[in-house]
Amino acid sequence: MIEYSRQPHYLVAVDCIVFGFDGEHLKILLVKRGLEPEINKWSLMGGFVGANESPDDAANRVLKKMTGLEGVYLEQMQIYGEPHRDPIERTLSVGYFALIDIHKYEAQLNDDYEAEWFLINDRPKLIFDHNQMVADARKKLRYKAALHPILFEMLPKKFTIPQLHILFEEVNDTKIDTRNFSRKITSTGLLIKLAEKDRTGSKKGAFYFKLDKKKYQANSQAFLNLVPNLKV
Amino acid sequence: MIEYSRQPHYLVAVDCIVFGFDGEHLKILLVKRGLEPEINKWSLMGGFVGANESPDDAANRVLKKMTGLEGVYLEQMQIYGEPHRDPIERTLSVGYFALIDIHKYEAQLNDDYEAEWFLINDRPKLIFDHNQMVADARKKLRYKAALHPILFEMLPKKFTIPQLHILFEEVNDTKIDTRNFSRKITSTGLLIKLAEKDRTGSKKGAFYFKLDKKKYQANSQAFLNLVPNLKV
DNA sequence: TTATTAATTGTCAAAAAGACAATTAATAAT
DNA sequence: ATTATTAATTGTCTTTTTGACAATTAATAA
Repeated sequence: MIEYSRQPHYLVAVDCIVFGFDGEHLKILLVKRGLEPEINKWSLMGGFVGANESPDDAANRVLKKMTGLEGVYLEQMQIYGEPHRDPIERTLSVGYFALIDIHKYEAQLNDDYEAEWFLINDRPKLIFDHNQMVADARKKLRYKAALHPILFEMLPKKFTIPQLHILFEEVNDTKIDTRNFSRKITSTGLLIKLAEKDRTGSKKGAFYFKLDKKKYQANSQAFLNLVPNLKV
Repeated sequence: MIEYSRQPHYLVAVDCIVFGFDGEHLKILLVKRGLEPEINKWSLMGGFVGANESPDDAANRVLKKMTGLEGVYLEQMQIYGEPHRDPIERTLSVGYFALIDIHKYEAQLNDDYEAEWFLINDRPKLIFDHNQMVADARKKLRYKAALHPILFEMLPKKFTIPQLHILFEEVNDTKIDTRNFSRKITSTGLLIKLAEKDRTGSKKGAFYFKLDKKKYQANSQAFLNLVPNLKV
């Protein structure tokens, strides 16, 4: 009979793929690893799961510690558990992806950790299987964002339709017709038009919108169809 | 600086929610637990992740051992890692859901493990957080099946539209109009009509269909809309 | 006043979805 | 042989959604 005591024990970690949007491009936040092996190489934000916390707790703790942000959108992706993924000792890692407002981060930048934003398409090679994690996270982000209104998590409280439009194009790596996009996004009823305009981008200026939070929370599980000709 | 050696180590397990369909109802396969604590109580099929296998490997091994089946549809769900979910020792468990053809199973039933099929809506209380796992698996099955053609995995190679119809109604716990369902399911192009009829269910008999495997594999990632008025 | 630039809005046809019930193919009963 | 019965199969119509298309508007700069 199998007993607990005979079984091998492993380290368990979390790794977070942190997505942000600078108004033009999708970015991810990377850090220089602070411990051996592979010290000073670029890696995802991560850490070990402590004795009195769940993996979700650990991911939130790591994000708080390295970005100063609390309550960010965080979603469990999958577990990475190939026996030799960490060369020192067997470590299983729970992958998470996080969506944050890049501007909130900048205000609280923490220099203790050498963290840096990279364009998603122009990032350094990462340690271990972190490159695979990023690829998986991108795929999952695309999947989720096509069906659920989660990309707002990467925008400021006030945002414009053109901003949202570019974000959708970035995430899906495709062109989306402005007229159809505008129609769809407004028909969700999730947006509230403000009187103010953003005048930084053009002469005419673009109206700001904000999320209808009640509807957002009520509809966060609803299926949308915001990306045309969707294939995953 | 954090070092590996200082970090706590944990047991890592897998637990599988095995779904089947008897032609009328959705069922799950449970086993009587063979080790303390909670020995002889009903639980999910599970086991510890061995030193030379990934969690995916472990889940496949457990399924093979307890059902005799290989290559079953298996999908990672999430990790369950509350610190005290296992009262003996900290154990994190990776939850999987599996879809199997209940008839294939019966042919290879393994009595070494006291395994039994239960109606999904009339099952015994399970140990630890396994009840939560079943609830999560059901939700995820519903989500996935609404968008991707995975329920075929629970049917024999030859099946009828009425069978498929009942299965969709069971999974989604809702009535679905036969005419609209038939139109949608045939319009996917995934079904090939056979000359033979299933005469066990009615006087008229229902034509058998089989999956177009090439299209199935090519379209397994495609989005469908097989459930009306979808809300998740 | 006109040119320029980006934001905003509109139309139409095709496709998909949803609501609805009649017809058909077989067997069982008379 | 005819009729009754039962479940499988198929059809129509309307509404909604989608996708493909470009003209108009609001502001500033020339």
